[in-house]
Amino acid sequence: MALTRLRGFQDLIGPDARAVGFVEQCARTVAERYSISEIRIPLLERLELYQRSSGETSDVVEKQMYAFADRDDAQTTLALRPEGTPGVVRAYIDAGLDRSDPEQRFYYYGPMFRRERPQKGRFRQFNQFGVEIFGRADAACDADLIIMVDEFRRELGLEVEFQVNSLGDATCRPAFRQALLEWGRAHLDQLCEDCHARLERNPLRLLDCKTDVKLAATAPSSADYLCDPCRKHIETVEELLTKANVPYVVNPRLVRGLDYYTRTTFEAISNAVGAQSAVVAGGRYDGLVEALGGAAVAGTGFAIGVERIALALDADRFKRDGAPDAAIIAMGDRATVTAMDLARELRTARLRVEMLSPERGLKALLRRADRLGAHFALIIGDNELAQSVVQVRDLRNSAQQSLPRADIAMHLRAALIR
RNA sequence: GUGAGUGUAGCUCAGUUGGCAGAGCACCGGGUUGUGGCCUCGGUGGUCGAGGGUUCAAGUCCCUUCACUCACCCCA
Repeated sequence: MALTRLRGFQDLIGPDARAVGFVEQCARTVAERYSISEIRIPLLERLELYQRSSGETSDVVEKQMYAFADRDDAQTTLALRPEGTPGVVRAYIDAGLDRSDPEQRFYYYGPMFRRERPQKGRFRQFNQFGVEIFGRADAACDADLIIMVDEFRRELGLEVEFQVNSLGDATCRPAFRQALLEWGRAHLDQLCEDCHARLERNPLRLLDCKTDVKLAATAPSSADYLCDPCRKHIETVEELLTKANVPYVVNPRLVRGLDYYTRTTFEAISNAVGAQSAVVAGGRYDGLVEALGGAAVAGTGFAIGVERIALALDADRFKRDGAPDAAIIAMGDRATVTAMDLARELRTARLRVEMLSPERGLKALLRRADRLGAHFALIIGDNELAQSVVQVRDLRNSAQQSLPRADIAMHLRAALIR
């Protein structure tokens, strides 16, 4: 049995790792600009947390979780986090912030785990960058988050389509849900197999049936059932997006798989990542903090699928990165001592330096320096030692000069600046 | 969980009616006793995904199985 990587888990190497890192860094930069601060929380929580927040019947909780018994006497059931929001809410309540200082702005970054069948843009371990805002019930806050996502995707040079919708709240959603249920029962014979299952479990999902789109289009629309405050809320969000020049489309069939969402819901869709096209998704969850035992505090947020974003980015951008400024080639033991000393000096001067193996020939090492994309090759052999010099070869134009050992750092710094 | 497609060198793939496992790229070395790329010559590298069957003979035909990919489902 070979020791291969687990299905749905990935090793990110070289350009792939850089692409994901770039997305993470970009998201952090934008979030900081919005005065959002980082929160770091565990990857492992009680299973119950997810059961109580995501809804017992959601697929995530029902069949996608990595859950197992802890080794304590009480046999606590633990779960690797399938998403970030419940953990952040739990931490927020744990710290007593819901009572002491309810208005908080958090971002998190890290791996999530879901045991799904892998496909393009879908993995069993994947990274999410998420933002959660507590204590803000206003529409401006929702709009601000979408505007932030737009800023983020613009910095990456990524084209997406924003879709927005409102799911209503505790006042008006029950009536909408009931209407869908009745519509579904009335069209029972026309519904596809999947929709039969959806009907009783999660009627909202009837709306995004892909088997019979035409039929789904005749289903009741949430817009027709919104109460006045909910209608006003989504109208304000849309108005603010328009004023901020964020293009969006209203998708009345946009629903969420997780039960805790209320009112505003949105997604950013990319056509560059296969069928799993939602690269960012979010919305409002005003009842969640209270449902998890905290005060009645509003919440809203989103999560970015980091790998999906990376997939949508131009892969060539990350090919030639991480190339050293200088590759040092030492021939012989004495030269190696001098070379390591030189390397340390250059690194202190903030240059990116790689020592090449002293056990191979000059030709091979130059070839390697070239392949690494090094700007300079620094060659030290017996001749150079005798004269206290270093051969400085510019690999881009093949210009080579012999320079005093003491002048190397200054020379390279000057050469690399232009 | 369901369906389809694909498994041959590290990577991308060729392999005819069943007849000695190949190419390009990558890697290593020579052409240059201490000078990269381009060129040229050579080399390393394979349980042909695995197991079974048919056959004188299987990468090729049959059965089973596993993995990967994409899609459904679901979702970031």
